[in-house]
Amino acid sequence: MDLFEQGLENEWLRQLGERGSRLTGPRRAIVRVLVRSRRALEPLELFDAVRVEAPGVGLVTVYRTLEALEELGLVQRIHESGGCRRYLRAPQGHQHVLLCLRCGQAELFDGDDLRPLFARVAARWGYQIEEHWLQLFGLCPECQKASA
Amino acid sequence: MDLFEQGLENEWLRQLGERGSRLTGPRRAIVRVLVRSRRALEPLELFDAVRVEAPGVGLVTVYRTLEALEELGLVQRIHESGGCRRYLRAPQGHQHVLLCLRCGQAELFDGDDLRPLFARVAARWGYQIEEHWLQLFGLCPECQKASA
DNA sequence: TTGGTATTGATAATGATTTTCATTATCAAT
DNA sequence: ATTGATAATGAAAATCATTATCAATACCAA
Repeated sequence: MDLFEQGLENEWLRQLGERGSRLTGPRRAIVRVLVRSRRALEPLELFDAVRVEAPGVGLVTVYRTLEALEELGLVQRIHESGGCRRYLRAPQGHQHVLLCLRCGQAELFDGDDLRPLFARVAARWGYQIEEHWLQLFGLCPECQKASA
Repeated sequence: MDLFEQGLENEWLRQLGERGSRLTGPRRAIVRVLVRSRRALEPLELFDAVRVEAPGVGLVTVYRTLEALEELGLVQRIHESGGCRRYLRAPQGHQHVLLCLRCGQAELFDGDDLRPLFARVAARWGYQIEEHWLQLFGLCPECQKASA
């Protein structure tokens, strides 16, 4: 049992509870899978994974729970050129995503301090900048080996 | 008539032709609207705009033409938290997108040279980096005024 | 233990995108 | 200019992911 993931699981459940949500069986199972996954998962993949341990859970509940977790900022949607339907455990603080194009494995990294760049861009166009995304795509070590 | 946009329109049609596509009325109309739009457009918005000038064009043709233009790299999909269905005239060379959260107005800017950052990330995780996205979101000057 | 109510899963509905297919339009070769 | 092979079109139907509906159930404060 991974202590970090165990702690994260409890923390997510705590935040859900604090928000006024009930800690039901389906929610516990969904959180459990999400916290432990190092891949970004589509709702249907998540559904399948959850049903291994909790066979009764419905797809709709998966969608609803993802929505709640996204509102809490515990999970984030991953954007890819082929579609944007995968979700990943959200980064702590302001981190960025590095995604394997082949297997969907995700890593998080701290960006440089990009604020000077933002300030220049904001000044240049008169925009008030609210948000930014930086995402890198590539091949993870395993997929590099596999394709060599 | 804007000479730059006129030139861009001809260039897109040329590239479509070179690729083996026929230069049909519907395609000309769709290209014309896309080249002139400074906003990122959803397929349905594009459809509506095209039908002002070319009433007979079907929505399916809009989808098909967007697909062809995306393959040619002339148009790019814009990613937003609320969904990822808008398309924008693609940047020249390697530029990044600055998008107004309210009205969808888009600007393109040259990024700093981010390669040192990529090199560090690649080394740290053993990834082979293929692609990157940097996107900024904010309020354009007009929308700032409107909300003040 | 109980009761009020949030949550659930099955089903149906929705909405965007794709596929199908008969008709039409383009354009290279006359 | 005409022709003809075939790419492209638009209408309609199909598909797919996501969302809404609703009666039954499970949670949890009292």
